[in-house]
Amino acid sequence: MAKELAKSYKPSDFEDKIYDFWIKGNYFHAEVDKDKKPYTIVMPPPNITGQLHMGHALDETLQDILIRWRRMQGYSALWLPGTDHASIATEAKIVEAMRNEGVSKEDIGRDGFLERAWEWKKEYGGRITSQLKKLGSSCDWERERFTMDEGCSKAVKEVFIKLYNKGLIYRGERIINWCPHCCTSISDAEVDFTEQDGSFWHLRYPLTDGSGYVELATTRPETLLGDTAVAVHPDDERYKNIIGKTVTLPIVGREIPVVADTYVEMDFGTGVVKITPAHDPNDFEVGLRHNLDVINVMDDTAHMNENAGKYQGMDRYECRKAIVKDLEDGGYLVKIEPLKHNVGTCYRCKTTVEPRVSKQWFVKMKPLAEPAIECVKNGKTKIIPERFEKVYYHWMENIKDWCISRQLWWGHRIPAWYCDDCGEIIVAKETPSVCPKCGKNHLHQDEDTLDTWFSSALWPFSTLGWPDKTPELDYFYPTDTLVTGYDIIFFWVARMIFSALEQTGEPPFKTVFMHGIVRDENGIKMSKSLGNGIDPLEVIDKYGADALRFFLATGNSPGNDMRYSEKRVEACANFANKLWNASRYVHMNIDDYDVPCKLPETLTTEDKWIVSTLNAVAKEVNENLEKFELGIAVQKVYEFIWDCYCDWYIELVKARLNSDGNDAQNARQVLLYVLDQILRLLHPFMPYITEEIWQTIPHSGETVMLAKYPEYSAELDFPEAVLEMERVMEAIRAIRNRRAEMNVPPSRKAKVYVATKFPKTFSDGTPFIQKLASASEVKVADSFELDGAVTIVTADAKIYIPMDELVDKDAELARLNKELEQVKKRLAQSEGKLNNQGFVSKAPEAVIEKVKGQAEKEREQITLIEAAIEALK
RNA sequence: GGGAGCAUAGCUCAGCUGGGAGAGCAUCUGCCUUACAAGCAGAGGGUCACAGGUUCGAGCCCUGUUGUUCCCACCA
Repeated sequence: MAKELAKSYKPSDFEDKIYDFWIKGNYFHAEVDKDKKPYTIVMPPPNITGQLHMGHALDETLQDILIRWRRMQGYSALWLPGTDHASIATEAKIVEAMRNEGVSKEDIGRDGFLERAWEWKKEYGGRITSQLKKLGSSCDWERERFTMDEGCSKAVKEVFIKLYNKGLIYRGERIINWCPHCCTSISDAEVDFTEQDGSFWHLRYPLTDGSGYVELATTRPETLLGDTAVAVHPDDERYKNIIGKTVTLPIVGREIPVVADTYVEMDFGTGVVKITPAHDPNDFEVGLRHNLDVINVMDDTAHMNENAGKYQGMDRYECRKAIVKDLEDGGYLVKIEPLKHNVGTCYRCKTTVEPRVSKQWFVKMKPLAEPAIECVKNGKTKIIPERFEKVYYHWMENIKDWCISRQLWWGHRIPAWYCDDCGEIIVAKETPSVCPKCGKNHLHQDEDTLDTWFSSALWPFSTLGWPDKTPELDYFYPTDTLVTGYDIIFFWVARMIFSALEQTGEPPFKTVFMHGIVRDENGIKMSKSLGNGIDPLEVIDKYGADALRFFLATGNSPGNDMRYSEKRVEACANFANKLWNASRYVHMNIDDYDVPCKLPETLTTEDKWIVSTLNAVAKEVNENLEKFELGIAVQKVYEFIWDCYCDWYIELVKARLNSDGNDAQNARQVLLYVLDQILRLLHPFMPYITEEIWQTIPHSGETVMLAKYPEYSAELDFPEAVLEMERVMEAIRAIRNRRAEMNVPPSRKAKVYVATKFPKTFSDGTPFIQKLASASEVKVADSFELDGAVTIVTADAKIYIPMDELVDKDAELARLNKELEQVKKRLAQSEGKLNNQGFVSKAPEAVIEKVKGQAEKEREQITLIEAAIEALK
């Protein structure tokens, strides 16, 4: 490790080196340690196909801040990383790559395809994790997992079988969402609805008895081929007489009934609905109620099938055109209205979903949802910010059964076998050799795999060894905090909660800490198709990981979206640079001396002030972090470092450092001590720079990562010193302010007379006033009689600066009058409160006292300013 | 149709349980003061969307309105 600091802050010079140092030290590794309290975060596993984007960067940063903070607090802090096989997304990518080579899935078969998929995983699975490392993520890589590794697969089988045996997983023919592009079923949560311009075709279906026509409207005329009824509302007077009659389906010629069902809305369209149970979820329900036939008219790729007669082989949209034409020719088309409506699309490929009746596996949700709702209601799992609890409840309370089978190859194959002889279904961990029912051995396994979220749902406990009773599971589970975006509450968070409760009897985590998404500079969601994504790796190259992390942690509150802003990242890098330079200054002053990193026996007022302020900041930062107010915490650290340490303390001690003896040595010690504390305080947010600097200053321990996080200590509270220092600082600010207003350059020194009731405070502060307020000389007394001096009034002092030759008397008079006005206004406010009976009788004592104090000071100031005005005249 | 978020300085956003409006950037002024010009010292700039209400006191709590973003549902 470096012993000294480079002249300028260049994060790229040391970030990778520091990461290697941490890895070599094995500092990220967490062990079961009964002497320590556990703190656990499991990482939301990125897709193996994924590339690091800003969303990951935010998610990772927040987790790393929490885990580093807890680790420094002495917890056995485990951050468990891993990746997700992402069945549908990965399979789609591989299929696409194969298509470019002219190879199809069927060409190479299931085994060949899986072989290829695993190769893909080997090649790209590591890419995302190596990118995560660039951010400084301190995860326990030894425990890295993959949703399809042996342990996770074991957990998946275990859960499937348990749920099946309990009757909570079943196989059945239901209407499901089908993606004709991915050629698989998808769950309700995987359907995105997008508003599209469509048409509303008004059609006439003739009554079979020849007594007329029924007019109805549809957005999907091609489904006519699968119609098995026409429905009207039972109370609709217009159609009461036709209920029970039949109509003849145009083109097809099928005779279908007119049924009455309250699902129909009388006010919409013509009040008549064609019913296609095989291709619409609502129609499917109507079909069940009226015992209607289900006629599927499309195949896997949404082309018309053998039930479509002459339209067989056409794509669904071609067929639509053809049917509309035929309807028009046959006189069945009444009119076409334009209509905006929502169309379900596949969340992966955006293809319009085709609702379809099909045999699939489902998880029965009602019994699982109830404890999951209870778990959040009774606070066993807390969601931050709280408002997302409502979203969660709403979804859980209205949940439908979860379609978990996918017609894909990449994923966990469903552990079910079918007997070709007797039809028995066998659900088992291992491949059965014979049918337990008929004893024959003609068995074949279900071809389908499970929804990728089925395995992610088990992530918090499958990664810790479940279903085995491992020491890790015992110690680290339930996990503490789940950090994730609000966009996957349904996909993931909700499913982890009910899965964990069902399988482990405990909630998977105590707190869900939700963040928003990172938008581009214009507030638009970053997306591949828009090409407006910002690559975190490029930002890191330019500004450093610390700056990016700091940006992501600052100025945003839980659950809210944020905008990327290069300017702000730059500002964060400037902050790092500031710390870098302050550290260089400390080095300049300690390198030739033996300076221990601890507080000296005696402390001056300014020492006490900085130590006490640091103490208060440490207290607040810990409190904010406890409450997941990371943005507020980081702001406080920033202000302390820049405003208190750099802008004030370093300046305050400069003179002492040049003196000889104990005083200088003490100053060095405090300077170093506070820097050390600063580095610890900041470390979770900016891990690299803090480590790089820490390694160059005197310290004990191997790494700042494992140094104790600063915390409040009553012994380090010096309220009187803080008060005294603040008085002097206020005077310095007031003098600077006035000089700046009068455009007096710092090089022009002036005498300063301080009339005050606190002579000792200001006598002690004389060197500071000299240095920081450009005073040539400072005199302190009860009062002064001076003519023609500029007068500055602070709460605790009246300050005169004789600079007649520089001052425009009229301007000074005007300024004093303006100030007088302002103070009078404030006094009026204070007195208003104090004269208000309601305030005096109802406000808390402390508040009243505070206002009384303010009024008192304001009155004094008015007297002083008035005297100054008199003197000028 | 149901629900949620947001509306605060020119811009982007903080503002914790109600007790004298903040930051960064931008603008303006003056400074190379021996860590830092990626800096230092200052300044200007806000009816906290609007209208009511609760309260001694409201950016914060309640009701409504407007604008805006999002989520859920899915009327064929």
